[in-house]
Amino acid sequence: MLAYAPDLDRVFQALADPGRRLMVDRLSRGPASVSELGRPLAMTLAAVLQHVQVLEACGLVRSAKLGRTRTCSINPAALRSAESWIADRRTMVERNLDRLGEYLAATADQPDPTSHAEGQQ
Amino acid sequence: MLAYAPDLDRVFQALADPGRRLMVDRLSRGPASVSELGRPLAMTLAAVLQHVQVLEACGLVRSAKLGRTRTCSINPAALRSAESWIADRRTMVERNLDRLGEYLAATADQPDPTSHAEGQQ
DNA sequence: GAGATAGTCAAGTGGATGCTTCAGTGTCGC
DNA sequence: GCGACACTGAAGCATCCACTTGACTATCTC
Repeated sequence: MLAYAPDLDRVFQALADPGRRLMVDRLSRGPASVSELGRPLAMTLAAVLQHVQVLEACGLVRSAKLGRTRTCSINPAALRSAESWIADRRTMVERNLDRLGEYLAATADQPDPTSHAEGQQ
Repeated sequence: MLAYAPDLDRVFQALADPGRRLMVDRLSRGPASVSELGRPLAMTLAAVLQHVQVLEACGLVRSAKLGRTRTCSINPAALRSAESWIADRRTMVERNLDRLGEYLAATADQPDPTSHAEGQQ
């Protein structure tokens, strides 16, 4: 029954930060080093690293160290899982709205006043 | 240039909480009252209300009070904006991976050793 | 109208988050 | 070898978050 998904917590939490979204955005164009990711961010390298660790902990990003630079790249699978969680719900919502529309259209001519007060303000 | 989107912060932040995701999931099947949303959640009504307020503040949920009950319903537009932020990046990632694949395939027979050390651990 | 129901407001609390500084460590380039 | 570079770890700190309790307000229901 739709088991509790601990990873989604962390993925959405990770995406909630604008700096981390910027990193994801950058990485979606290709791999980058930690300092490269932090360049547009006006914060310490240490802070950047912490963000990278958050992204890595939730599976959004993978990284490997080569020499003295750590190269990060994105993991599309984690993006996909978050995306489809949302997509599934949105699809359901829209399907229900469509059915509601059909129902309203079908009962529009009938004199049954079972209308809920929808759409305030 | 992809302006800073303050709402996405709050939408992802809202979705980061498993209880709130459960509420969104419930609402994706149709409207519900505050106490109905909180029923499976083992927390105070006051706490449930706070979650609802978070969901409302980011635009994921709308609500209207009728009599003494507040009926909440979901707003698909907010879901859509979060979904497409992710989808855009994921699409970009996958396109780039495809291009990389093509590049590797095209240069596979050439004796140029420009291979990066990918895939650690 | 009295008691139950459904929600609301405000204040407080413990734990997580997002930084910082500082003191390293390992690598690169000359 | 030595200085610069890229990163790492630990500690500290301000703020935010997810609750709780307790007091209160409407609205039903009988």
